[in-house]
Amino acid sequence: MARRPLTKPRKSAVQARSRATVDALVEATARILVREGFDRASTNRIAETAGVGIGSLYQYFPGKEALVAAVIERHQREIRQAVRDELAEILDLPVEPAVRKLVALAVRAHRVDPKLHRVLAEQLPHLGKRDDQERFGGENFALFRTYLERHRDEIRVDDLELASFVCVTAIEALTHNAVLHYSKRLSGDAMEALIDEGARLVTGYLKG
Amino acid sequence: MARRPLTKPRKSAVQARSRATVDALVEATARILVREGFDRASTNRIAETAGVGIGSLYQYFPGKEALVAAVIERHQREIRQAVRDELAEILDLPVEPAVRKLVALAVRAHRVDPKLHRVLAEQLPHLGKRDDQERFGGENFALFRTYLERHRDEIRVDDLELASFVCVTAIEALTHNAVLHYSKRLSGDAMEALIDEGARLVTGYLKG
DNA sequence: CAAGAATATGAGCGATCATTCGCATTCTTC
DNA sequence: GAAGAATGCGAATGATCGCTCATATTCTTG
Repeated sequence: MARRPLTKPRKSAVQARSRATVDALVEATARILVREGFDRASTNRIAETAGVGIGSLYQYFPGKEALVAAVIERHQREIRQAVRDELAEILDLPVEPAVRKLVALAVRAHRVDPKLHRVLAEQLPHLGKRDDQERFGGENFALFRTYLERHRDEIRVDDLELASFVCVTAIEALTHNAVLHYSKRLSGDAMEALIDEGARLVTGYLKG
Repeated sequence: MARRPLTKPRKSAVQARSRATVDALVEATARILVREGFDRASTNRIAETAGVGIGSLYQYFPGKEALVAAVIERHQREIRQAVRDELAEILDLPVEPAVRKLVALAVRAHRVDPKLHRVLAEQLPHLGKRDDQERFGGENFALFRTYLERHRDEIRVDDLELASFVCVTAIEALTHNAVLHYSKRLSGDAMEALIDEGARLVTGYLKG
């Protein structure tokens, strides 16, 4: 007889109604992550916050991890959108304006839902194997290395691998800390100054 | 009659036997943190790993948070020990050797039980309010600022607050990432080179 | 060695967790 | 408007959590 009539589709939404349910679940996950932290984000609570039955949650997500992954994906999509096009043109600029634009871009990226970004960066690496350094940072690393290769004659470093590591790490940490930890200690125009300083730090390093 | 004969001392160890119990609990907590991560570190599991009854755990620690705090304290004590005395003499050195020593010192600090350090840095900030930036980083920040003030005439930055933020953030991130994430990608002598690069990055920034 | 203090123990309680499943409701399609 | 598919639901289950407490063992002190 091989009955397979019901149970465990665990698949994706097709009707508008269910798409709304999925959205509500992802949104609720993000809100709870920001307001209560990762460990308080239980599947029961997420469903309740979303105004959705716990059973519905498990129709579309196999578990908490999948919810969080969806939140991450949505966040990264928003960042890519906020940054799109700019990256391409940076590749052809000379070092000084390129670095400055890059730092400004990093700040902008960190300002897309900073609270969520902070939670994702700080509380999640232990969960998904993909942390800031390996996934997101990895992309930036490769990109920056490409830039350095193309502009090799304008800079005074010989180990491009090492230089990429130094620059990407510095820019990432600087913007991350500035936006997520010191946005009060650093006043509004101080943030502008910080972009200058970060650019000067990296430019000076590259140009010897 | 005001009976107070038994129950809830929750106090500290006096006999050698109980001191050993406390040590075993802290050590077990550290091991579990490193090998299984924060959320798998339940009080029951800690007690079991330590070879100690769960009741004994609660005689000396009010909960999981206290255990973790003890681990942090022990770790920081070890770091301070590995770094002691060097900091004092750095204060009187001129910029270039001072920065280089500082970077080397940061690397050494991160090499004290790097796996534990990584767990503490990445998985804990959401728990205790005291994260790397506010507590540990805060100390370094103040210290570095003091150095900059004392050597003001040797450097070309006007906002010492901002400069301290930039330098401490960069050094911390560089050493943290190098030791904890890229220790394989960066070979042994590359680590030496990294210290040079980090020093050059910061020195160049400070001397304009 | 006796008695009381210090220490150790673990079964067990209540809370919360992730997850399932049978059934109710709504949508689509003809 | 009827049938079947898609969607929504939440009580219930079993695992695990933090933590207490009555009791057992070991140490110190006279």
